[in-house]
Amino acid sequence: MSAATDNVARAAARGGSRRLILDTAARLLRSGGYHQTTLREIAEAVGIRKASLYHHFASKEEIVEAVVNDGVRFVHDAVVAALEKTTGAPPGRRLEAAITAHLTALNGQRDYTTASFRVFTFGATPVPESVRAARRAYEDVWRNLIAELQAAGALPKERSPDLMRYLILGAMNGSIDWFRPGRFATADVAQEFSTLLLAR
Amino acid sequence: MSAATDNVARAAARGGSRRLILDTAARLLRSGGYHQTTLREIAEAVGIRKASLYHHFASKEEIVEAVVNDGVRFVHDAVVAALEKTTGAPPGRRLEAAITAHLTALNGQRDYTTASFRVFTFGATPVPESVRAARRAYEDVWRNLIAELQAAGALPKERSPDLMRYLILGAMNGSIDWFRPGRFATADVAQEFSTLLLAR
DNA sequence: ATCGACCTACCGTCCGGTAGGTTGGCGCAT
DNA sequence: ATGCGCCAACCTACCGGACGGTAGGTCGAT
Repeated sequence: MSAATDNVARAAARGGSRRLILDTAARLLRSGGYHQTTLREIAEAVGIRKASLYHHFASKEEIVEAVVNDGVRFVHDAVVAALEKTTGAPPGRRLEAAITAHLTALNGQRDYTTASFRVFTFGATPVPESVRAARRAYEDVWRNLIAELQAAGALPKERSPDLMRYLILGAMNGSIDWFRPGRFATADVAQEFSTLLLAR
Repeated sequence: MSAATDNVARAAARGGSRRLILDTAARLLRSGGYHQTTLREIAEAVGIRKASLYHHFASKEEIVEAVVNDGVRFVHDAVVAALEKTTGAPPGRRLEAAITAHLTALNGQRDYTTASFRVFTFGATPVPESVRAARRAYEDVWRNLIAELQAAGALPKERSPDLMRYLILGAMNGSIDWFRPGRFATADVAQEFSTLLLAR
């Protein structure tokens, strides 16, 4: 029995072939982007025929959209959880917790999150509304956090909150291009970043 | 200097259709990425037939490689020029000048630079050596600048220079996703960023 | 007469998607 | 307990079209 067949068997037993397809698609989309990643590739890696994908999804775009949204959601949920857990803690501690959560999720679900960034604009077609909504919701988390930190004096009040948000998110998301698990510890990176940003 | 490079130099000196093809390819690559952008599209936008592209370039990859490398070179040259012009100036002023030059070039040559980032990894094929070399050379500019600023005390000496470089470049390059000429002035963004980063 | 610049016509390959069949297990009436 | 209908899950075989690239011809300027 091949490894692929085994994958199918175990996934079917758990009733999770949908997740298996998405995991596989995320891995391929991460390295190949939208147009490079073909349904034949995904199907072969999963261990089924291409036509069988259409039993679970209506189109290629539906698969990609699910992967991209999961990528955003993983990060969103992690950061929200970290902020809830540090309610009432010093502002600097909360920023560091948020950065740590973002970087950890970004790195821990690398297939999904990298695919999400790489595929954000897929094709000439406009970005689906569900994708735009997921990203907007996550941006709001940071909008609120930065407002809170500025009010508390942990971030300089006279600086533009929008530009600070862009700077922080840009710096963190850039890590998908240079982060290697063996080279840095996520916690160290998060601490360096928050130290560099906090009012000194 | 290789014969191929010499051909390139002479063709560029004569100007004309080669630059027109690259400008067009850059514009299409910016919005479409590597696999979405087809030779038929490029040829049609230029106003010639697809086969005629092969009179100027040997393959699609050669066109894309030229665009990507130009994108990096535009930014590289602008930042080096800005640093030469501010030799001897206060460290903070030099950081601001470098950030301004980077953002201005990034935004001024949007087709090339955005294409350069979006297409960095094009296809499953390994990134061409010329592209990796161009990026490495530009990273060195920032490596040197950050070392200089840390030595002068303008940036905190105890922070990792690598992580600071990643943070700054990530924050700046993220601007291709949010910068709109009417919404911000490049100089304002540069000043906000450098103020946020400089030791206070 | 040469040659750069461009053309028309064509190649094999792969794409996303569709049509329609096979199989195997589960609920259910007998 | 057993035969049967059903349906999820998967299959083979095929479609039209677009892809990057090639062969070989035309044409005007030097």
